[in-house]
Amino acid sequence: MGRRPCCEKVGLKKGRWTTEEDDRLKKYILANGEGSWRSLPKNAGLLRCGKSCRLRWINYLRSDLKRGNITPQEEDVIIKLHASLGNRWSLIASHLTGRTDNEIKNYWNSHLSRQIQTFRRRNDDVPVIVDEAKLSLLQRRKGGRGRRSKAEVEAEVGRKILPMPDLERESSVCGAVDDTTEERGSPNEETVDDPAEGRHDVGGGSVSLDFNEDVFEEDDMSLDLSELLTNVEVEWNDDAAGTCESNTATVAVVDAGTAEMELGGECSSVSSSFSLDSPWNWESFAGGHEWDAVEFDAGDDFAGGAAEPDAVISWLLS
DNA sequence: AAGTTGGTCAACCGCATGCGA
DNA sequence: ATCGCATGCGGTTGACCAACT
Repeated sequence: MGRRPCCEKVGLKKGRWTTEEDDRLKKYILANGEGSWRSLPKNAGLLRCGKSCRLRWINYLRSDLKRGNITPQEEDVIIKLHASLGNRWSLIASHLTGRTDNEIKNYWNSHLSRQIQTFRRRNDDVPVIVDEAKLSLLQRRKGGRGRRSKAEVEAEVGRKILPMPDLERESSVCGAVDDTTEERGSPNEETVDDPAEGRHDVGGGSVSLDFNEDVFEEDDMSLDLSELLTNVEVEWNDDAAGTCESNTATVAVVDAGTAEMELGGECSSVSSSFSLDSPWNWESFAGGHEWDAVEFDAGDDFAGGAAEPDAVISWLLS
């Protein structure tokens, strides 16, 4: 004996909804409220399965739905939450007002997953940096039963997981910039001109690094190294940039130890690269910044696995 | 102009989960 | 503790459309 179907399928309509059906469903729900999906089609005079009615209402007819394209801000939230939660679309959707899980799932599958896959292929060996609390959260099984090993989580993420470094240390700059694409000198030999600004001159030209403050100040318990690097902005002096109209660029990770800087906009003739002495040495990236202490106390809320996902998400987005 | 291909998105399906009896 | 029902969730499918050949 098989499972009883959710509704009697014989004679039921499938496929696209007509405007007449939409009207019927909308009127009925506005008059009687949501719920009782099984009996709804009969009461509303619809030849549809209750599940189909529910889906149509939730994904299309609800008045609080937001229409139009996903904004860059929303995309940012989706990427961030997906990195932490995986394919838990409804949970992600609950943090985007007016968006449905189906919409976000579709957007992910058609727009974002390919971009990220491509990016990851270039950075297969770039680990994710995760602190104890976050790892503990990731190890929780769906439904809260038992825990997964770190290796299982790594397999799911497709990346190695590295422990979070001590962020409270003051860092020193290392890194070399070379405008001939050839690395020049040892990164560790560089000196910090102004640690508070994260700037320093490097041999071969007066190129200065301006690290993205927002990235470094983020109270995030999971900082993806590649994300961090792609957000680094590089600034250089006009005389060094030559014909460039813009003097900022985005840095893309080439491999674990090297980031390649390509000049965008009108810049076509100059290409630069810089190396970081040790891929997972946070001092390499801190660029003279004094790290703010992470305010989140991992042990209190999350390490024990007691926190609700909602609390984690709010915190991640704050 | 007709056929093909690829992307997008609405909708379906099966399984999981929660809850009351 | 178990069962059955209702609902929720995520993976998958297929219709539609635009771009391309």
